Amino acid sequence: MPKPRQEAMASPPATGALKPQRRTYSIGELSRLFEVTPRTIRFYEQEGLLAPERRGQTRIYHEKDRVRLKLTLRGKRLGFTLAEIREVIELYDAMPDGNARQLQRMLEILSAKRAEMQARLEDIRLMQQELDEVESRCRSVLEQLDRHDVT
Amino acid sequence: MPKPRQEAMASPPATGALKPQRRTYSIGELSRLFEVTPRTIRFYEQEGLLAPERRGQTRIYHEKDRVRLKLTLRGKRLGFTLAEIREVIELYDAMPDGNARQLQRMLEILSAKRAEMQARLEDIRLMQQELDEVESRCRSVLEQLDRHDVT
DNA sequence: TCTGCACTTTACGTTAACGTAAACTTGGCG
DNA sequence: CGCCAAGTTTACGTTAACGTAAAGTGCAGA
Repeated sequence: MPKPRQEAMASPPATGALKPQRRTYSIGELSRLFEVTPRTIRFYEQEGLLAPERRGQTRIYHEKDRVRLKLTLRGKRLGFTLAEIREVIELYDAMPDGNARQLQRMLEILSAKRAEMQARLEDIRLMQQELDEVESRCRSVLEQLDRHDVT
Repeated sequence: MPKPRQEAMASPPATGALKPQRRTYSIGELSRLFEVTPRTIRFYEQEGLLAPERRGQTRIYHEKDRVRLKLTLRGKRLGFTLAEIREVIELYDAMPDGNARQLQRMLEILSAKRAEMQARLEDIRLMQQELDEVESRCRSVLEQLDRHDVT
């Protein structure tokens, strides 16, 4: 299904600075970086997952947006819906101005998400077991074939 | 999103036998067991994921079908499409009559799936890290609020 | 100035994975 | 027998997550 494991390393042009380079991206750059279409990126904005700056009519994406997009795609790979992902992302930066009630609610949601992650981990473990079993059955059948061929 | 972590333990009526009880299920039983609708089960059949026996017009599900359904739902939780799941399931029992070529192909697919699982594991790990960070930020904010309130 | 390219908005189309409704059998049981 | 609950088929509806096409904007270079 999705191949692009990490951003495709668009070679940083030898700017020897530290991390926060205050870089910006066009929609095209970002789309190439993550191997998604511009349309997808605009759709995510429409769904409240991104909120790029505007210079006139065109969108300007900062590091924050890049991180959000990364989180979004990761979430998708784990089978979350965009709505669910937005929920987490909204937590992510609606933090500083949160009152105690909001924050408590956040902790609950976080706990739920954590449980989900644990469940998914278990799913993966079981799935890997199945793969192991199928492979070993597969290999044993192959072995039988070999013996019969050679003997 | 999905809650039902395991089949809802439809109390086995004290039949003290071993595992292969040769039990069968109606579509209703199966649907309650996994908390999906009958419609979903029929749809999975239509998509080639299940192939229940027929007694007249009505479907009879055996252990094999139950296992397949379980695998299917697990796959779904991991974000696989039904088509992808069918691919694995077809491997699963098209084994005995496989020629060497087929079996080699299987091993390739298995390897690919295994890689996918690894990738997903990494995604989960990263996602858990994010959750940790958000939670710790969250807690520190809460602490600040407390101090300010009390002081 | 014209051209081309990257970006924009608007809007309709598409696919997967079911939901929902209608109309029809079928096996028990009071 | 009559009826109900659980099963069936057929078919149209719905939602999420984009794809795709049309038509316009803005600007750098020949």
